[in-house]
Amino acid sequence: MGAVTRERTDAARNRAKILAAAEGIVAARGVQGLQMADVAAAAGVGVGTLYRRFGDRSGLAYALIDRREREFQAAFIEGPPPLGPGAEPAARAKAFLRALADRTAEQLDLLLMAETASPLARFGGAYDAYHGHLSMLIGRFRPGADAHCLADALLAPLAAPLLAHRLGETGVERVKSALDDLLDGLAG
Amino acid sequence: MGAVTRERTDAARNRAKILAAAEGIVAARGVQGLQMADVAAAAGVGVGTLYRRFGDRSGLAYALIDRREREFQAAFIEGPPPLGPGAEPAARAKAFLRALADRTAEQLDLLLMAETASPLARFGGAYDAYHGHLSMLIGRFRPGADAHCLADALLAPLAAPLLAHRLGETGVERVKSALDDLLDGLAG
DNA sequence: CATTGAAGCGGAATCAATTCCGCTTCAACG
DNA sequence: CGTTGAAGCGGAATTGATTCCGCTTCAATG
Repeated sequence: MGAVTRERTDAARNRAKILAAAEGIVAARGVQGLQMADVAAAAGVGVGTLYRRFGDRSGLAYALIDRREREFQAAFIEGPPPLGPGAEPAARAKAFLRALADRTAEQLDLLLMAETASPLARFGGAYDAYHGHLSMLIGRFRPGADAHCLADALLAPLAAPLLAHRLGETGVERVKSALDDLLDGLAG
Repeated sequence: MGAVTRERTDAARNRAKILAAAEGIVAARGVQGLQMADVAAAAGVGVGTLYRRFGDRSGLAYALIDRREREFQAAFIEGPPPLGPGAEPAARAKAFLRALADRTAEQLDLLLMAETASPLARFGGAYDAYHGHLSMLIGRFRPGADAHCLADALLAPLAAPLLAHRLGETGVERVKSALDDLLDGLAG
């Protein structure tokens, strides 16, 4: 273990250049305009470099998403109640799902693209953090239940494709209310 | 209205040839081997014809899926209880979600591919049928609730990507139980 | 049976993601 | 410093889906 071979300095510089270029392109042309060759050109590197750093298109998208991701994770792990510690588990779970719904809606385009490009990549990184947190809370207010699976089931309605579909015809608010109902059923 | 310009006979013949060829390829080489050019060659038509008939790769996948789809739809719409009419709404909903979980698991490969290729296509066709049915049942045993959104929320955990992830580490059974718990919370 | 225009067809061309691989640059070490 | 092997790089080549478009076949009609 230990000594996790640090990223070389030129590699780190390229990572930054690529992320900056990608962000600019998304801002200018939308997620659809995020083409690997263009990003590489804008960043002044070869496409091979993009793939070395980010794996694939969805990896790049997740990297872009991760920036705001971290703030959110900090908020529910160590922030003030009702999201952070201090509130009742059931109330925290409710607040968490509501906040996650908003956050997902905010970056819907990128998330949709990322999940489309590789739908299983979702289950790693951020998802695990969400899942771990939620199943911990469920375990508290509903001991004995299969918190692991229930957490998956409650997170599923917030997957990008479903939310995208729903936003087309109703608001996020109704999605949140529906999740409230489900949680009330479990807790009450 | 009416007169829905019937599909030309040669077109219908090609549709059948293509579906047969596609089925053969999936059987022989798996879903991954379902490449448009190969299917076209095996069916003895040009690729253009595939696209004219099915729109895109995911359209072809959905067409393949639809065959068993129809049996399932008949089962919950007019089959015997507990799936079909005659049982209590809450019991029917539970049976429905359990059956859908099994059905989805059966065709997981095709579904995963289809949803990946175009994640929003899911919301049309079969999904609407599921959604309509489930929200109707929810409306019965839980009047006043937002059946529409609750139905979405309960169907979400059965989306192919999540199920694929879960099957990797636990069985379908636990997914079904988790859904039972959520339904019990709503009904009880 | 001839006409005819919509529907359908084939397959080459296009477009973008992803892979490959020979060459270059770090940075740890002597 | 000079050596050296791993890490990184660029960009041409590959792969596979999707689009395009000039030509062909239906089938309704007179």
